Amino acid sequence: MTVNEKIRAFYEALSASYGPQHWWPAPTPFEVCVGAILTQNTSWGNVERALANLKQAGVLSPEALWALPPEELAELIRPAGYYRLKAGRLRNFLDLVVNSYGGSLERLFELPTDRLRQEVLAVSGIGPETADSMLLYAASRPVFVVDAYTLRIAFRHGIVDQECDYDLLQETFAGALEPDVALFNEYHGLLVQVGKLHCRKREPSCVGCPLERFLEPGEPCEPL
DNA sequence: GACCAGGCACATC
DNA sequence: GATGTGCATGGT
Repeated sequence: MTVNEKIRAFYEALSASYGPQHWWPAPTPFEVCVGAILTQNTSWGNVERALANLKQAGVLSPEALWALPPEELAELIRPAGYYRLKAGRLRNFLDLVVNSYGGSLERLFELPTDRLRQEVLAVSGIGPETADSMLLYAASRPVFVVDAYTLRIAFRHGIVDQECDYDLLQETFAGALEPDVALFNEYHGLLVQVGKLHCRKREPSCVGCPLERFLEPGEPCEPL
């Protein structure tokens, strides 16, 4: 089985096992962007509390968030962890939206995909995964999002080596698939799902994993 | 109580 | 260029 065949087969197997993930069925693209920053190295449950606080305070818009004193912003997003750090990162992003695009995410999202990715990546605190999450889940661009789970799974199945960087991992998956927003959306959600259940750092368990039949015989799932 | 979660920037060698 | 470290809450 070639690498490309594996990547396509994984999707079929995961989709058959888990079904639609409805990932990030966000109320608004702006909320997706805020959530993308808040979820950095943080479980989604904590992010939801922070988002609920922002909604409750009525500040879930670029202008309102930007107008908020940084300490108050930090306090509202506290449940998401790294709250001082993330308040700064959010403000860096808001600075772009408010002061370069008139507070309009729609205007920012008028940029062609490559240009948009550069613009968002240039914000301090937004790395490749956060940027691509915004592009795929908020701006509906066919950009494949990869994460720590993707690397663990791909490495375990001999698709890439352990030191594979973000761009190569992304190219490997995207290159095997049709560039389709709905497909990329679903595939990333499925990888996180199987990762959570079977490819955590601790206690990886391949038993019952939909991808188990694709494993090369040998070493157990390696913590990465 | 240790370990982990849908990362990223920065310091240091 | 590679490796290490700070950031912080809440769940297992």
